Parts: sequence; C-alpha cells; structure tokens
Amino acid sequence: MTRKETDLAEATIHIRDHCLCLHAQRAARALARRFDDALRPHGITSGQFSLLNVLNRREPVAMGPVAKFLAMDRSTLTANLKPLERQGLVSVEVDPDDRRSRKLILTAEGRKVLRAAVAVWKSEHAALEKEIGGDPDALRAGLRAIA
Amino acid sequence: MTRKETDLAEATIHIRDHCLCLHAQRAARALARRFDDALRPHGITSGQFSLLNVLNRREPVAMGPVAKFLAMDRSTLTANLKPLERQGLVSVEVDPDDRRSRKLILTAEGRKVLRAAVAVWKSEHAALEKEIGGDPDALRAGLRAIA
DNA sequence: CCACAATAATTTGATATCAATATAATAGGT
DNA sequence: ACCTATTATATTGATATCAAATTATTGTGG
Repeated sequence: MTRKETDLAEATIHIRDHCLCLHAQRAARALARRFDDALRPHGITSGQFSLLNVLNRREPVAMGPVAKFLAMDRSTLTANLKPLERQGLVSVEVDPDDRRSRKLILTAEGRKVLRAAVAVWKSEHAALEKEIGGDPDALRAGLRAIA
Repeated sequence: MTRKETDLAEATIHIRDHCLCLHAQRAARALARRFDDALRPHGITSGQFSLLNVLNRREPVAMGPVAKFLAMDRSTLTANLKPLERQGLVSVEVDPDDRRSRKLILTAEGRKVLRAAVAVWKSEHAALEKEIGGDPDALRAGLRAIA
C-alpha cells in the first residue's frame, strides 16, 4: 500500500468509529424500524406518530413552525401530510387570515388513533430506555444540541 | 376539555420533549442536511459518503455485513448502490465462491472521491463537535447503544 | 395604486427507506 | 443425486427526504 492509501485506510476507520452523522443515521433507522413495528397494528409509522403528536394542539398550527420543530424541509412535510389526510387523520385548511398559510388540524379520528398510539409509545419507550441503559436525559440533550 | 382530552394533551407534550425516536430523527435529518451541503461539491451525499467509507477495505465485503453495520435493510443497500455504480465509484460483482453473494468494491475513482470527501469530513466534523459542545464520546456511546 | 420583494406552500425529480415478495444458489438430509 | 430448507440478493410499491423551481399571497417603497 502506498502512503496515500494507508492514510486513507486509517482515516476511514476513524470515521467509521467517530462520525456522528453515521451514528445518528444508524440510530434513527433502528428506532424508526422499532417503533414502526410497534405502531403497525394502529396503521401508522413512527414518523406519522411524531407528526400527529405535534399536531395535537388546542390552536391549529401552520406548516412552517411544524417543519421547523421536526427539523425537516417544508416540502417533506407537505408530502408527509398526504397519507394522513387520505386516512382522515389530519385536515389541511387554508388560513382565512393569510391565504398563503395552512392550518393543520387533527381530526376526531386522528385523536382516536393518536390516543391508542400513545399507549403503545409509553410501553415501547419505557422498554427502550431500560434496554439502552445510561442516562436518557443526557442522550436527549446531546441530540437536541444537534438538531 | 374532557378528562380524556387533558390526559392526551399532557401525554403529547411529554412525548414531544422525551421521545428518543423523534429526537434521533431530528438529529439525523439535521446532520444529513449539513453534511450533504458540505459534500455537494464532490457530488456525493452524506449517506453515500458513509457507504463509500465502509467499502474502503482491503478485502471486498458482501452486502449482508454492510447492511448490518449501517443498520439498514438489505434492500435499501441494494438501492443505495445503484447511483454509486452509475457514477463509477463502486463495482458490484458476483462472488465466484458463492454466486448468491456480491463483492462490493470501491473503484479507483471511488477512492479518489472518498479521499477528497474525507478532507471535507474532517473539517466539518471538527466544527460540529465544537458547536454542540458536551462530550461527543458519550453521545456516540448513547447512539451505539441504540443501533 | 403599482411594481417588486418577501413569505408560505406546492410540485418535480432524484435518492432513501422498509416490508413483502420473488429469484437464485448453496447446504443438508436421505 | 434429489428434495427441501436456508441464505443472499433483487424487485415492487408505498412513504420519506431534500433541493430547485413554481405558484399564490402578502407586504412595502415610491
């Protein structure tokens, strides 16, 4: 191996072990699969659960703030609302005060599904925290510092 | 608000603040965007960088172990290899010793792109760790416990 | 009032993701 | 050698993700 190759080999090993982007993607995939499985009986995915959860507010929210809270692109949120609208869990309405804006509203059916899903979340998340050990608050703080 | 509604409202607020799945997805999205931006000049995304990085081995690896390491579905890996093959960065070859299996090989061009991307990663990741503060090793350990 | 900038959301095109299913090849038992 | 179970990957269909470009609406300076 040339010098250039050994340098690259060492660098890639270091990155495999230290890259926070890689570590975050892996954890995100593993957790998504886990909660997707747990929520499947209720017909929603982990991402849809998070979105329904955020939309459970007294006053309807617009898309901008929701996208920001979820750290996702506005256009991704537009796409993510489609299946939820089709399932009748969420209603998207033009804001009469500013017709560029949309009001995102959880329907009665949406609240019903959310209520059932919350029960699943509670047991699954408790099991998760037990499994991973360590200090979950510290982990949350670290993740919050990134997002 | 009925009792059932106040209970749900409290639960959703708790989940917004504590759900590790949500926190992980947010961090993953934010980091992916950040490294996508940094790597764009070299024509690869953050996920493609992680994959190229993993494939930089002396002996070619098969798909199964790579998918496992990345905590992703095998079929996702199949899909992710397509654009890299098209760009000539990776070569996928049938393993003569077991023709069900594939050998994943980084091409010379792939190594070249990887080498340039590694330089970007070093500066970007150093900046990231500085920004988020805290103990990055502890954060990595937490993420590893999940994946 | 009007032209133009700024804001909110959508559309489009490419990649990413997974579950379910299918295809292909090896391994093991008889 | 044959039949079957197992293993390795690929395909399909639905959703997720982002950047870039587009549409629609509001705000603002003149």
